[in-house]
Amino acid sequence: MNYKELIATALDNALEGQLKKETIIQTIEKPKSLALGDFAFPTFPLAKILRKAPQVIAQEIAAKISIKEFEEVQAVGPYVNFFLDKRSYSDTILHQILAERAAYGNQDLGQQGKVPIDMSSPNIAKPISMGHLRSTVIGNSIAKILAKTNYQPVKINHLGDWGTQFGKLIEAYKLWGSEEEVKADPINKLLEYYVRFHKEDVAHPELDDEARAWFKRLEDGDAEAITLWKWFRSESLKSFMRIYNKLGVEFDSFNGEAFYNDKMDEVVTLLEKKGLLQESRGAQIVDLSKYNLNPALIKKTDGATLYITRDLAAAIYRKRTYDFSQSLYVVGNEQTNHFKQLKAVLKELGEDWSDDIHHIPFGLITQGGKKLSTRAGRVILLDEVLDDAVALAKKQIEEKNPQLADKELVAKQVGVGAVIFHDLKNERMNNFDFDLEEVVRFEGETGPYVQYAHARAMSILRKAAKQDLNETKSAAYQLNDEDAWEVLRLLGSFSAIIKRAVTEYEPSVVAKYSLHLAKSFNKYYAHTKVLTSDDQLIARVALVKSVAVVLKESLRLLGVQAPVEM
RNA sequence: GCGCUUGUAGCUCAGCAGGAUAGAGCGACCGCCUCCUAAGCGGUAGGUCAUCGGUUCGAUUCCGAUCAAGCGCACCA
Repeated sequence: MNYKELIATALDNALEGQLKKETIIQTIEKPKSLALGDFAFPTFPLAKILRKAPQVIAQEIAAKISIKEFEEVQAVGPYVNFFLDKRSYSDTILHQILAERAAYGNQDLGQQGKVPIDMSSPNIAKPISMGHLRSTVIGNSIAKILAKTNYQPVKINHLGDWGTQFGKLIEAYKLWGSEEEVKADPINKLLEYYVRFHKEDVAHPELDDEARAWFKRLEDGDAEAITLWKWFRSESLKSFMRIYNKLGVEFDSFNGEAFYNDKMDEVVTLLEKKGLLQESRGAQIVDLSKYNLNPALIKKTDGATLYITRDLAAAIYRKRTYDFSQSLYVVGNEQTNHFKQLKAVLKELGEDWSDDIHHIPFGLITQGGKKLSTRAGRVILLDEVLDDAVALAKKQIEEKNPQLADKELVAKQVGVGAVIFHDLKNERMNNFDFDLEEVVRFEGETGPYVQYAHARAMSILRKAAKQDLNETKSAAYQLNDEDAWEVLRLLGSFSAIIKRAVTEYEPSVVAKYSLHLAKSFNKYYAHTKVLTSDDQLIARVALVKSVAVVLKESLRLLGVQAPVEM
């Protein structure tokens, strides 16, 4: 039901063509306070035209208007305020949610269009840090929201599994490593070798030559080099998978940098053919000065390719493979320029679909105000953060609900949920300084707060199930009290929230919504006893059930579990 | 120096396409468990919306300048 449209039609009639209907629709707004109704029409713009005081105009309009769906149309100062008929709105929305369940809020914005999402993308032989968490959970949530709006997301983990660092890694392993060590603790050991290499090559620059030689052998397909590389890659991947399992994130593709090795020549040839390649300071570049961008470095002085060459190959490959309607890159804000260059080069190549490529940037995580850096030892290991969070959740359960059945499982859901939610609740672009206590907080505006509201709703529903409260299609869900109204309004705005979240690629919109809904529901059941026998009992149960459905669905879209009890 | 992003309560942040007394959470102080799990609910205190201009009947919101912070600025990704 489009209420704005209804109001606009009524206003249009009342105003007898003084304003265009489109203008009227744009002018209609939502009042800040529920006491001022559900929709409002400010009369300021009419004051000039009609040469009357806005207050007078508001009163004249209000007197003329009556709409079935609204119980009251009232002039308050210069505004005409519209109050929805609570009983009928309540009845409509609750029936709709209970009929559609998890599909409530679904809409067809994408028409099945495929959307590859470049996300997470950790480097082999390096641990997954909090920085990767952002890309992973933001990408994961966007994928779910896209699916809800009828796109087909393709989650691609563009692994950092190639490059000169593998030469260093192989050399370091040959010098100081052992198979047993790596098997026992792959990431940490590999990282250790890598770090040691960087320490020792200061005094022994010949190590760099050895590393270069190893990487050359790797590129040339030397059997030993390839075997080691594959092994490092698979061991690293195994430990990454442990973390992805904890987070509940799955991927559709692990095609990383190495996958595009044999696909870069074509890009270079293409650029040459189009006459876009120039030599500059010994390197091959594409000039982008007409885009007001730095030149794109395609080949180094030594002929080796670079990041952007690989990304060009990947972009083209994805277009061919998926014929995408959009292609997303969930990558930190600091790489904005790179993606501008990427799109510009594709544009120069005449690939008009470059406009469908969107960089989804996000803010930086710092610690003590400083940028995280593996080399400076400022790393926050995601695995440890998750474990800490789960341990803390476990402790909370022991304190607050010691007789809970599935303590371990719920502790995982709550602990991990807190970490994910914390990352998604604010706008992507905000930077944040890492604070473990802040991340694993369970009170206030947090994931567990939303989970708790859901668990409480489920608890009420379990009790209700023991009574015989059959919901039927003919049942009247006509609630009209103030606390219920806040909840109902929020339930009704779910679709609009999903739409905004997907067009802005902004999971925080859903996260904020879930907090608002949880808050209004907490308030509701704190002040209204649901399970008392009166003529609105069934309607209240329907409200609780609807809240549970929408809260669970909101959390699902964020990649957060919703335990039924906690 | 140039470019991008950001500047709202002590702290962390909302405020959707400009509109009615600027909202939450945390922290502080004060209340509420014979009542569906107190991971909850209620109340008090706390803001010249960085600064200065401009557009408008009206600007926290749009535009410009200034100041401050973060990030980036060719052979890393």
